[in-house]
Amino acid sequence: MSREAAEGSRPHAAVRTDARRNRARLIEAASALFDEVGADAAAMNDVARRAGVGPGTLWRHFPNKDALIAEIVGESLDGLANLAADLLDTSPPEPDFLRRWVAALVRHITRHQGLAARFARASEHVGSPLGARCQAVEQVAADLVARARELGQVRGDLTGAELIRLATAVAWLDEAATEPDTTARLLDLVFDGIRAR
Amino acid sequence: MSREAAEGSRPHAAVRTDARRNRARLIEAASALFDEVGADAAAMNDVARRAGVGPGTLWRHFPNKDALIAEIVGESLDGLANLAADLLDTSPPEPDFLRRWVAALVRHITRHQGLAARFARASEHVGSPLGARCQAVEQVAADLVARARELGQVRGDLTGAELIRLATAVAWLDEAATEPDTTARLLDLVFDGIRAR
DNA sequence: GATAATACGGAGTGCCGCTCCGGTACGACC
DNA sequence: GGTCGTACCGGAGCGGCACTCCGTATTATC
Repeated sequence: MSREAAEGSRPHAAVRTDARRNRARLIEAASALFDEVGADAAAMNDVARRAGVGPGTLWRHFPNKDALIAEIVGESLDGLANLAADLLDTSPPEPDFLRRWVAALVRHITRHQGLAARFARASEHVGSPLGARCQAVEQVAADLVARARELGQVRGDLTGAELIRLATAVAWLDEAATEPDTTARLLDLVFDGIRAR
Repeated sequence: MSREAAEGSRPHAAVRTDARRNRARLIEAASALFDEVGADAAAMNDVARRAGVGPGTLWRHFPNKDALIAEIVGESLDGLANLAADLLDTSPPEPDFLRRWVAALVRHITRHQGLAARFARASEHVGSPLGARCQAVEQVAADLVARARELGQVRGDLTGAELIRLATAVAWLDEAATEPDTTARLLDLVFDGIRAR
């Protein structure tokens, strides 16, 4: 990564090294903690303690919990966009590429407990990093749906946003319900509902 | 313990009138508050204050928040069971009776913000009033699905539990997402997924 | 090395679901 | 109607949460 060229535009800029170091530590600690106990159960104070940093520092770097979560999940959201690009580039297209992508989306949401609800509210976060990234995911979902429609795989009136909503709902069920492994079955039902007829 | 004889001699343990009165007040206050702000946002202390009762009293009558919610939503859950019975009794059956019932279920869950998550976890509440009532709803759902299957309206492998899960997921989306009125559309998609083919 | 800008740390705030216990008032029995 | 045991009440209090404030330590600049 090259030195930020826009430094000249800011008179007293230059992020201090300790600030950058602490930010990295916080992200690492949060990422680990989210993996262990889920985003919902992870307490902000615990994230700070694990990073060896005071709570105040955590809150200065991330104005609220959603912002921290956005930072953590942002990368794998980008991964979803990349996967979509790969699937769209493959020719001939895999027969069930849409299903593969939705399954990946569900896995991503399910990975951290409590993500589904925040994901569903992402449209509120307009302007935030999470909001922007969710919009990117919506865009690739629309592209995937368009491609699947061209191939006659899904009904003509399905939108990318609807697909994401359905996937989010299934993911939410997976983390909310106690019965194990209903996800695949529910996805089957959903895909029967959206396929071309 | 051989104390049963002594307690048995006291006829019917006589619930004190103030206890009964306070319980009624609590249920009324909770019902009103849930209608206004939703079950999630309603604080237990507020329920108690509104009922003109100390917090301790509230917690003695209902050991946790879910128990209070169970009491409040119990009646309309019973209503769902009754609606199912009516739909099953009608002959000839309404062409889309299953859809009508699911829509009612979704409306019921959606009415109070935060109910969907608790509903999805209902199977944990085995033995509780809410758990029992949810099981009753699952039973009528199974009956409805069986009838719809006889009529060739839904696919043969659909279970009542799956139907409820799908309905819960749609209801959750309705309360979690910001976009208005996606519910009917998503139900359309779901019903296309579960219908006979 | 002095100085000002900047970030740090952690005590503090308000709210949550929930608990505990001293005191109150209810209802049974005489 | 009086008295008495006790079921019930009220509310202070607990631990944990997301989040804030401000005195202090660290950093970059000269």
